[in-house]
Amino acid sequence: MQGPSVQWVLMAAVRVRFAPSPTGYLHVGGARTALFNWLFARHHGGTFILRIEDTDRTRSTDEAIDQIIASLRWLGLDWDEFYRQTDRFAVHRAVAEQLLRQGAAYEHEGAVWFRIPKEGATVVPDLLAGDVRFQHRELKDLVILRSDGTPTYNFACVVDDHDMGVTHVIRGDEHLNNTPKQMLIYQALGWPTPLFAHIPLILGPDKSKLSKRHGAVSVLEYEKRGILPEALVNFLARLGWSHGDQEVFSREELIQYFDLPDVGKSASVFDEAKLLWLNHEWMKRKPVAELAGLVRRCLVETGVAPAPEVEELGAQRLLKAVELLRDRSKTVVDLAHAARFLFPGEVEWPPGSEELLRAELAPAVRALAEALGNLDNGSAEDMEKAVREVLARLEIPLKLVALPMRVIVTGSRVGPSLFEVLALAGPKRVAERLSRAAAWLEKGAR
RNA sequence: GUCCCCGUCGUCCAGCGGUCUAGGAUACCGGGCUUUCAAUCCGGAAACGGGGGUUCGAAUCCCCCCGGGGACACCA
Repeated sequence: MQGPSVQWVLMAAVRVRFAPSPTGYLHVGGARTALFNWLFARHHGGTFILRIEDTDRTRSTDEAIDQIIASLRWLGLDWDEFYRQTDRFAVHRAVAEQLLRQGAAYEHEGAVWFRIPKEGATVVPDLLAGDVRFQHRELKDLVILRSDGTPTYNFACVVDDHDMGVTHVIRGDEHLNNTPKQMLIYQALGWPTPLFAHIPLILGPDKSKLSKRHGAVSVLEYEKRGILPEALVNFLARLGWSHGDQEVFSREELIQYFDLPDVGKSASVFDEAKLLWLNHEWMKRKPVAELAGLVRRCLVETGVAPAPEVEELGAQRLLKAVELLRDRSKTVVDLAHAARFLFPGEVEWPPGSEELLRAELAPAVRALAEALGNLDNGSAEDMEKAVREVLARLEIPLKLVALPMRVIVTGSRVGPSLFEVLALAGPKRVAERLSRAAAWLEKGAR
């Protein structure tokens, strides 16, 4: 008599929940648990519940709740119902009373303990791990109500999952050991047990459970680093779940394909390199205008350029820059930094540029500065024409000056087509930087 | 230590008894294209933890070992 029959469950509407404890930011492990629950609910047309497990009042904070909510919103995981466990203490106490009256629980040192049978075993019919047997003698009686009257996790969880009609408990593997205790409580109360699916953990590069010491693990941290939510969702989904050989999934595809049988059983290592690759993929797929919006904000936030300068740049030019730069940027932050040369002020030459910027380049650079400065609004084509004319006159091959020019104008040896870059920076800025460099070269460089 | 889970390229996955000379992705290496870097295209190196079974046949099923991880709170 363990829970509802399979038939009944298949017919019932799916109800799942994500139940974080607000003791810190939402990390990627929790985010994936939330994502799997959310996808499962959306795939089956069910309900996704967000329940804040704040029974430990000493460790729970409102800031953490805000952070978790902000993280889920950013990821695009919307919930249909919301609860806070602390709002339900009265219910928890009433159920504890009932257990007490039944003799299934007893008081000791002010706390209420649930009694675990001495004999026998409980089998957890896990959807992923299969039947897992726990001998009762391995389990210890557990506190369900602390001496201050607040409920503990294993108890509140059972009461709430039952009251909220949760059909599938999808949670991290670290909870598998708690499950027999929870099942025993369900049984003592005469309640049907939900279905359980314990998903494997996410590990750090050292193969231990992912934690702060592995570096960036907070969801919001990834946002700050210029990761797209589409990419993080895609990446997290592929950690432990797959659909054939497909790697890139839109949110819609994920909802369409996701289901529990395709979830693996082994823990997986969080691989930043692959996240970055996926991020790049999503940067390429995102509508330019949307990406440009993110870049605009990032430009200011990362201090690449103050807001007025970004405004002055204009939407068209920003769009064009994003279009050209996104192919060579892994993150939005990367892109913003690569766009530095679009703004006023000097650009810093990369180390080792002295070898590139040799004094004999001075006449050419001077000539180019003058020619390009005379253009009033150069397109890439105009720029190219002007540059080639000057070089033809001086009989200097483009190859000789292309890299130096690029460095002088952008402060980088790499980037989009030289002429596109010149057009993007604009004749005025190009001329300024070239003549400054020419002066420096004329003084004999160094 | 006890209990539980897991074990295919460095990493993420495919594989669900024969079609596997083990496939894809990423990362890495080499090449093409290009004024550079990307993008893109071509190519390369790279794995079934070990040992027993079962079977005509095992990466796929069973057992043992080894290895990794998780849980052992009046935390969740």
